[in-house]
Amino acid sequence: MDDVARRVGVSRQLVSLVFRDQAGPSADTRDKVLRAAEELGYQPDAAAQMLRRRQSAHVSVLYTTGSPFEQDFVRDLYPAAEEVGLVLVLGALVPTRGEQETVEEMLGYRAGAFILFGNNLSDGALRRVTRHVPVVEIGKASAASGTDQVDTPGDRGIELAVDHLVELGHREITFIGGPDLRGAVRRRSGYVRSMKRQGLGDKIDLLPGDYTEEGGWRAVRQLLSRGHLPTAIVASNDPTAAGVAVTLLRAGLRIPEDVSVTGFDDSWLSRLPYLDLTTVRQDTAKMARLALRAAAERMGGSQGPGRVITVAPELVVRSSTSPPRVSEPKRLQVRNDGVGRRSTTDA
Amino acid sequence: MDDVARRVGVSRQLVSLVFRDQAGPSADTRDKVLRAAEELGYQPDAAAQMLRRRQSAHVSVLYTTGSPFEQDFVRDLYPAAEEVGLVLVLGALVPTRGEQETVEEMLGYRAGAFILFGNNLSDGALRRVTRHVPVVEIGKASAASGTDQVDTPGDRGIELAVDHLVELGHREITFIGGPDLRGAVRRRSGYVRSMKRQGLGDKIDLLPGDYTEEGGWRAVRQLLSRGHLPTAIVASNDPTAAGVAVTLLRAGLRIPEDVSVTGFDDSWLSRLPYLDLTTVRQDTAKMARLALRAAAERMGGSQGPGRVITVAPELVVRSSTSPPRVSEPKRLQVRNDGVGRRSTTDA
DNA sequence: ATGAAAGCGCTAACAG
DNA sequence: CTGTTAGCGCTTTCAT
Repeated sequence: MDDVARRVGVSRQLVSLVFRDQAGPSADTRDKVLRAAEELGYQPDAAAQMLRRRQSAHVSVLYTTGSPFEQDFVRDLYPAAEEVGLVLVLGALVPTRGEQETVEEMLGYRAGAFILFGNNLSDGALRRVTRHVPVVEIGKASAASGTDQVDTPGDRGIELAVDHLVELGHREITFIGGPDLRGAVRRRSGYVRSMKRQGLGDKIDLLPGDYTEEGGWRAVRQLLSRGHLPTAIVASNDPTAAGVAVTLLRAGLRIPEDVSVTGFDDSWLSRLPYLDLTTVRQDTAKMARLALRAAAERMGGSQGPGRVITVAPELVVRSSTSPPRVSEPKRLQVRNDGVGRRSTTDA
Repeated sequence: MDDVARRVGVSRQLVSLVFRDQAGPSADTRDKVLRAAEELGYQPDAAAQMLRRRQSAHVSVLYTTGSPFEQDFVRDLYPAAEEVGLVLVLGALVPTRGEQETVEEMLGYRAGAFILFGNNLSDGALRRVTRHVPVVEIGKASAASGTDQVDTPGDRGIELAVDHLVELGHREITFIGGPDLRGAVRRRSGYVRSMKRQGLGDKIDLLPGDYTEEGGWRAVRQLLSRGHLPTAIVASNDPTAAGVAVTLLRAGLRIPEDVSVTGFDDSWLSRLPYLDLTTVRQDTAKMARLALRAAAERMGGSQGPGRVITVAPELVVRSSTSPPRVSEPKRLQVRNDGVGRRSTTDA
């Protein structure tokens, strides 16, 4: 930085001002400084900046790399962060590293706030964070107190999906849940409530899932082994729905003619043209903006108790749903293209 | 940190030593310090540490969030980093942010080395990095000079796939390429070479792809519109193969009975039980280790010209390949379950 | 094992 | 607009 200053023949402070887009330097000096920096390949040292300005403008985001929803969300987080003048620091939650370590490392970066995705952190690890820094949770209500939450009510979302299917004429609608965490519970209860409301309480059919493609596959295998399929399957997120859809296809069934399938999230996965899943949209762009606004407020010193900010879900109808066929599928002798050969993933 | 020192009744330096696992403090003091830190919720400030020890132990990783291969790779990078005592800083390349900005931001963190995935950066942005800091490129040879490279030769890998199919009895083998970057060119040339060597030079059939699921879908649509399908399709990576496979299924074809499909990478995607793709393995764990070792050496001051480190590909045979059927498929009147209705992704 | 002193690269607060 | 002074939280060196 001194080099740059010397090169232009101005003071260090001036250079600092230019890089922080602060008022002071004339447009002319600004230009000269920027050009000199470019030539010298100068780039301010983020560590030194953070150290000096006591208040960091950084937000740590802990996310799971494999989730299409979180991928979409992170993508939308960037423009939203820019709007409020914040910088994101990504912390990947990967199976090869304990969450505790990840949290510790991120804490070391002294971000002014954390954004976490619903229950991708255990309660213990979560508490570790909330103790130091304000937290905005996306998607699910953890038991943690004092965190802000940005959420799309899963029960409402699933109700939209079920209602849509019932309107199409479906009566046999199976639900594939998520792992037993708070967010999944709400989605499940939406299914149950909607089925009851539609007078289909006796048709309730719940299958366990785990929010992954493989969970969808597993559920369909179970369904196939019964020898009788529902006319529609409501999955609790997009990867599950994708697993369901493709496994059905492999069994020689058609979507939506033989079975309708719905997902949840409206992630890029559901938009793949050959899946084209009817799904429940979570508006990630809006949620990202709200999350960062909340983070910015907390960083600005706002105290108060944790708020819950809700963004309405929206049904996105694509081609994976249609009215059920009136007659039972002719051949329930389904194909067996190797589906089910493997009992679990390999290493 | 002073607080911790005071609490235990030792000097600041001692605390510092404890946190850096340096010799000096007795096991007893160590314990006391750690416990006090825990109670006070103390965590060393990474920025201050970096500032002081001139040499950073950080490695920036620029990766594309959507790629299953890069996801796997990043996962394996963590344990590998730990082995050599390095810390990773993730930089996500997302469509909502220019690569230039991303690079600049990462440069600001003053990592001692960068790990980049083949051609996920333009030449310009790449040069920007190499100017400041040693770079290890994964997967493809860019034109950049001075970078180390860890690569699985794509031509060799594709040859393995083609040879496997020919051995099974296939003669009509279509290849779906990648975007016109260096890595993709090698994979394509492997296909061409192998076909020629097998005496199938006149059967060469190249289709463009883009390394995405949607590219696979597009290619299959093109194939279907010809009214004649090959008996096998070699895709240049796993997402493409997944797009191919599911689009074929939707068209009422069976895998592998009607068409065999192979991918490339052996990413988690190819291992999904309902896809179970025959694919070419890139050993991400080994590559990650080599990449970090190279990074560590450069950070240690090793000069020399850029090295190319090669990891052999390996064919992984799963259930998406089998001998072709002797007769032509009976009905080439394929189903049309909406496949092809949509001409492109929506927003 | 400790304490004192210096300084990493930057920002902030002030008087010019 | 410039220069000076101070200091963020830590590590390092050196003498104790």
